Amino acid sequence: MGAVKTKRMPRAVREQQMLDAAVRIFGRRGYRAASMDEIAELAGVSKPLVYLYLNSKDDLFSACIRREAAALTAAVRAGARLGLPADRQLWEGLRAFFTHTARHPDGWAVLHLQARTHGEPFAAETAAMRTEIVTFVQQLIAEAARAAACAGEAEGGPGRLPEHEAAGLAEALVGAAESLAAWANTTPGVTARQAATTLMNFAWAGLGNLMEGRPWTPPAPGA
Amino acid sequence: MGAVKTKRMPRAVREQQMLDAAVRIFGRRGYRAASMDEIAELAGVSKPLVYLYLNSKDDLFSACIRREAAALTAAVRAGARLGLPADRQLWEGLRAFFTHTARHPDGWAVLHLQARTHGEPFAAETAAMRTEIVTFVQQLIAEAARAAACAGEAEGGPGRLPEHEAAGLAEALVGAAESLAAWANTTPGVTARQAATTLMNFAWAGLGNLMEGRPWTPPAPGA
Amino acid sequence: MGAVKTKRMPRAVREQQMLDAAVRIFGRRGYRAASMDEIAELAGVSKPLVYLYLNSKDDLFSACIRREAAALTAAVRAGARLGLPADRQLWEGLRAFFTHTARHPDGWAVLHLQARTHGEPFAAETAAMRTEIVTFVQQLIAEAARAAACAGEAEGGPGRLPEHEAAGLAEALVGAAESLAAWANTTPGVTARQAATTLMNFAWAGLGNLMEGRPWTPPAPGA
Amino acid sequence: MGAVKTKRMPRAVREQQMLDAAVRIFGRRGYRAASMDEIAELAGVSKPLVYLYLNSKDDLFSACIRREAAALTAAVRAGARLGLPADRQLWEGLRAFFTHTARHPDGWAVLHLQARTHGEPFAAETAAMRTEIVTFVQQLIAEAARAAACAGEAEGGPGRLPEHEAAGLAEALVGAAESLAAWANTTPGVTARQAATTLMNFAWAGLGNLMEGRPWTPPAPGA
DNA sequence: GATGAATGAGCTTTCATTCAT
DNA sequence: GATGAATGAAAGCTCATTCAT
Repeated sequence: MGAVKTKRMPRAVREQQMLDAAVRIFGRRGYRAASMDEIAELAGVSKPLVYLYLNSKDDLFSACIRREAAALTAAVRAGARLGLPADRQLWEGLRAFFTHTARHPDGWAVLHLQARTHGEPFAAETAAMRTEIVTFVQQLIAEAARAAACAGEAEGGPGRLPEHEAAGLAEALVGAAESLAAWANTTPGVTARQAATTLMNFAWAGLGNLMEGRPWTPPAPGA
Repeated sequence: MGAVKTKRMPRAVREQQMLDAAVRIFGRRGYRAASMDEIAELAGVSKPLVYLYLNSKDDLFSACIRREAAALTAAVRAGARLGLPADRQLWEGLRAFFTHTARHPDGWAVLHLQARTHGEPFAAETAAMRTEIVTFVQQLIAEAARAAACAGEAEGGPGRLPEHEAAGLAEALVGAAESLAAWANTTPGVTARQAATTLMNFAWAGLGNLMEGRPWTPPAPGA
Repeated sequence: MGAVKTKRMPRAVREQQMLDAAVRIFGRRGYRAASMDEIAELAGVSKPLVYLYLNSKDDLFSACIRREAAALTAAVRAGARLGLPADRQLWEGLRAFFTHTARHPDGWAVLHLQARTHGEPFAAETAAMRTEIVTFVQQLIAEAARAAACAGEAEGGPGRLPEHEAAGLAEALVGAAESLAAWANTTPGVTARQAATTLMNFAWAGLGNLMEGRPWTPPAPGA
Repeated sequence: MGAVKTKRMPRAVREQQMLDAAVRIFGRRGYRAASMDEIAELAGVSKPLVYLYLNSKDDLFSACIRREAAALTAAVRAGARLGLPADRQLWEGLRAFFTHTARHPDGWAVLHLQARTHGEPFAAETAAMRTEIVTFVQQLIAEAARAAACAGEAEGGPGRLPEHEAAGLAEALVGAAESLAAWANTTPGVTARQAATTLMNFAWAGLGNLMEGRPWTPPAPGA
């Protein structure tokens, strides 16, 4: 089941193999229930080598968190390219998010489930990443509000969206995304694109609008 | 810190004390890091008694999950009384949810964090409760859609909301609620009522409507 | 080889059994080479019980040192009864010392060899005991010097013995005793009494006097 | 802190660097607590090279013991030149001993503390060296006794010193010297010369004589 | 000659769990 | 009903030692 047992690899390669194995085990069992023995075996190396390269179980877990957090944020940022209009950025970011979490379920489990349930140094590391994303979303929301305000100025439109309010909305949107990621990954036949559409409908149009027959429509695939 | 050491209590009471202690320890440390020693000490009883009453660590954890899940669903159902209009039911249910999670943070941690990170029998138990709530929310959404459909029939309004769509929306709404619960519990000055308002705005009106200056307004407190 | 496996003993008894075993193993192997497995087996208990009662390897080693140091100092003090003349006190103290170390070779090894080679907290504990004994000997020497000074006053005898000088002499005497203890325990046919006589001759009369035919004579056995 | 990393040195030099490092680490940590990693690092070479040159940890430790024992006995023998009268030989030998141990504390620690606390093959190696020194001292004592016997023959002086007695006295003297070495190395302001004087007073004149005002006086420095 | 890569074996420590009273 | 006494099993970590280059 483990990696093919190839002898004598350069350190950098072995380290990645170890991290791959660790993410898988940590993601499925949790920090405490994961055993270094199992991780080493899955990585196809002996336990002392894991310690030689990664120092300790704590450090190994930390390294997993950092690697997966970096990969996820990179994926989202690559999706939500600057310069697009706010709703389009949000849409692309969500698609990237659902795609990435679907492809790396163990990494996502490490970040979303395991790191938060373990003690402080680790919870803080994921929290930092999450805060980064929430802030990003909050800015998108604020930007969209500003745009709407300009457009509606002539006809006495809305004022600015207070910052505190935007923070709560961003929290809600990110939480909904996290929840839909799990839903999409466990419900057969739900793609990343569909999950993103559902969430955009929910967030951009709102339930009320949906029911009145004005759902939000995703942009054409190749646009 | 532990319960006062009182001798000779009826079994039911002792069991509740043990569950109280267990929920607290499990909620804060996680399943694996929680030790039966610590739980027994906090409950003010000897370890063999814990085993006599609750069989094993697994059974004890299960009992915690069941008790806390029952308490949470009871609180939500009591809030969202049948007979109210759908949006009102949702509003009351959310308020009850935020209030309950704020008052029982350890129980909520057991359900939302710890049970899911531990292996299958336990994740399934919380998942069942969560599904129950998601289904309830889905029904509310569908009902509201039906109502909107009737009202709008004259003017060529929307058709029915497809079930699959409603499921995703419910998932998103519950996820947003879970996220806001953590946010409200860690952000000073955010009450259950405010969290519920934020979410209702997000869900019912949608970001788009918000930006056009038509936020959703909660009903008057005593209504 | 280990203690007879008797089940269910009161804690105090078990603790002594564990200390007995630990002194033996630590004395023969040294701190690092001694394994908790071996100690537990020799004590006739399981390893977790050793940890339950004695906490850690360090604490166990400490407990050994304290117990053996107390036993040795008690034995010496019981021998060198106050009120006797200084040379007599020294003689009795030495006899007690050689007797005790011969009867408890492992305990003596823990104090004299093992505790000193291990890190600071432990070396300090034995050092304290040794200092106590050196100081005691130093006082005896000083007292004897005072007595000699009084007796020799008429004929222009010696002045007082400077304290610094007395300290070095006491160090030398104690070192000689430690060395002779090992010698007596490994040389067949050398008793504690003979070791004490040799040292008294060395110390009290000096090599020069010995060679001039005036050896120091031990008091009659029953005196 | 380690040796400067110079490439391509002749084998003999590299070996001495390794032994230097090993003596330092073994002397301070003890055999078991010393790690081959630390020794190799301090010696400025890679671990496999240590094994190539010195075979195993046991062999390395043995080599340390042999080198340090040889150095110490050489120093003592160089001090106590043959041809001098016995008391003068003893005095010079002691001075050399105290000087050498003060200059090579780690080497002395290996011989006096660490080798004896580790298992049999090593204890025997130091014991051999020690026996050599004890025998040498014993011969000095016997020689002095013979001289005294000749001088005192006219006046009905002492008979010969029995061999068994001389062995005990030599043991005592060496033990006293070992003890004073530690004392001199830890007590500020005590030189090798002073330690030797104290011991000569103790051994040659005896406490009794000292107290009667006839201390032994060291020969003039340059004599 | 010299080293980066790798491991088998063993250590201390902890924990869920069970008797015997 | 309640507990002090006791343990099997496993986990994290380290170390002396060896290949393959």
